[in-house]
Amino acid sequence: MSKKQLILESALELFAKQGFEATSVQQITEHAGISKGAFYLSFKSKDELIIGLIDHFMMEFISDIDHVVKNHNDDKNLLNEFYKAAFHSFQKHSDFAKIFIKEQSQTVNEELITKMHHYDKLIDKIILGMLERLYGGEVRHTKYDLIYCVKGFIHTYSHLFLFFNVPLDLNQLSQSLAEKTYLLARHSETTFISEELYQSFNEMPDEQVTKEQIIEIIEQKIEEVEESTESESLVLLKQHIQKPSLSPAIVKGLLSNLKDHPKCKQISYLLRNYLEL
Amino acid sequence: MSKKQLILESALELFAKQGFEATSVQQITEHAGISKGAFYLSFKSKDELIIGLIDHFMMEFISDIDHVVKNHNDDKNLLNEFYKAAFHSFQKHSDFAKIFIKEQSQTVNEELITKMHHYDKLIDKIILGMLERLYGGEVRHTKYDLIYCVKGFIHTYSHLFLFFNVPLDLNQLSQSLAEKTYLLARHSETTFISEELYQSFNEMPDEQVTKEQIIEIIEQKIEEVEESTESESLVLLKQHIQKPSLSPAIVKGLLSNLKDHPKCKQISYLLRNYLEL
DNA sequence: TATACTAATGACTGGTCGGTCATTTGTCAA
DNA sequence: TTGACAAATGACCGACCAGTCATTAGTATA
Repeated sequence: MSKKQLILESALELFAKQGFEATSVQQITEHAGISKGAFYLSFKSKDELIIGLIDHFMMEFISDIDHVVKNHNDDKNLLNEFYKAAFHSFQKHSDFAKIFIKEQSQTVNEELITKMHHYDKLIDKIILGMLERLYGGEVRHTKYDLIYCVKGFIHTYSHLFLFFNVPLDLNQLSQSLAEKTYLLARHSETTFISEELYQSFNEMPDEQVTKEQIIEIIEQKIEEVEESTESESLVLLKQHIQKPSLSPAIVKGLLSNLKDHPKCKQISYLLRNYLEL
Repeated sequence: MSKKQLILESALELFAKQGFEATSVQQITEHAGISKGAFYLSFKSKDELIIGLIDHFMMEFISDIDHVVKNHNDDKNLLNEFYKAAFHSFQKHSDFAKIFIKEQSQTVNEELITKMHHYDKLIDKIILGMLERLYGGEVRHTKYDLIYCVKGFIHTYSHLFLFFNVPLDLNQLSQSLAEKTYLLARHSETTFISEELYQSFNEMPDEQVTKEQIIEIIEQKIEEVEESTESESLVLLKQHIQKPSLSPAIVKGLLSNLKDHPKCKQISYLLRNYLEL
């Protein structure tokens, strides 16, 4: 086994047990039976290691479930096979799955957050494709909620076999979740995550928006909006962004004028992030 | 604001942002504008701080949702109100909610794991009570699965408003989750988590509150509360706990004096469990 | 004002951290 | 056997960690 592989496996095990922050490079190298210096021949830093781990296993997980969805022709069993693939992948790489669950909202490292968000979007896309294929227009208004339900199911039930040492029948589990997903897809009628809302989660946090972009969008919205309150608020906020002059309380108030207007919700979100409110 | 409170609030904010491990005592004291030594006048250690935080907020969260379930009489809206209470509590204490989600499977500290497990069981018990009340024998075989679904819903949807800066209509969200829960309760037929399996997860030794702890909290509340009814009820209950003398009806009456007072909800919940009412 | 007390400080300790690098060890072909 | 080169080591670095404690500042009483 290559030295790099040896380090990866030791790190995997220790990160799963203790978490990333709480595991030192020293511990990893001792566990792998090599010197500390040797670690830095294979990896530039401890951060590069965790990013490598996550890249490797996330791509494996994602291609696992994507393969099932893309290649399974029997629609009647697709949901079942999907859950089976997901749980088997989690079980096969249970150490990684533990890290994934522990670190997914934990880490300080900016690159890792972006990465996680990126992979999360990929998973969403696969689930969405599956739901559209199975239920088509029937889930037109509920599909984004269904994505969240499916992910919620996987998350809670994963806990059972990852963190308790109980042997589970994953086939039975998948069967049971497939039924639940089917029920929700067929009968659920209320929408919470609209197309628009879903987009607003998944556009933004990736790259930082520039001042110029913000102002451009504001100007666009000023043209669109007819109500005077919203319009005036937008003008004032535009001036404030070009040359900060308003007190935080006023800015907050102006933003709250916008937050419920259908055409201004998005810019309100953007501004709140941009102004770090 | 007391020094202890100041430290708690600074720590809450920093833990939410960076996680427990990644936040140093130095940072907390700098943020609170006090010296490092002063920290150790209020807390024996950094561990004691996080345990205190978790105890405080988990009890508040649990008594919040318990209060809704116990006191809401309109069964038709109970699920909705339950989700509303849970999400409002998360939103009100969003810094804590972030810590809770980040650290719930993260921590190395043994005491914290036991504590989390204990609180998780309390939440299960409340959800279970609600499901049994609403659906009775109908969910006899699926109730434990339903608990996990409810927790899964809360977990995934919490992410939306905790980690993205998007304003959400929590009423609409609760409504939508209530519908989903209803659908699953009414139509789901496959069982995965059997009574037996559920028990095997929860075998771990339970954490019992001692008489001394209860009395200590009551004494603390007596100081805080101004209203005479609540205050007198607390004094009587304290005497009863030290030396049982009151009839069950009287005890029940005294407890119901407390159950709606914001500062006494928690002790009311504790006493109800302790006295097994 | 003098005294007695508590509250608060921050320099300090003993460690551990991630990361570096001069040195040693191992492995070749010549 | 030698010399050239790569692989591997672990002592070492500066930074930071949780936690301590001698000292000082602040306050209330006599």
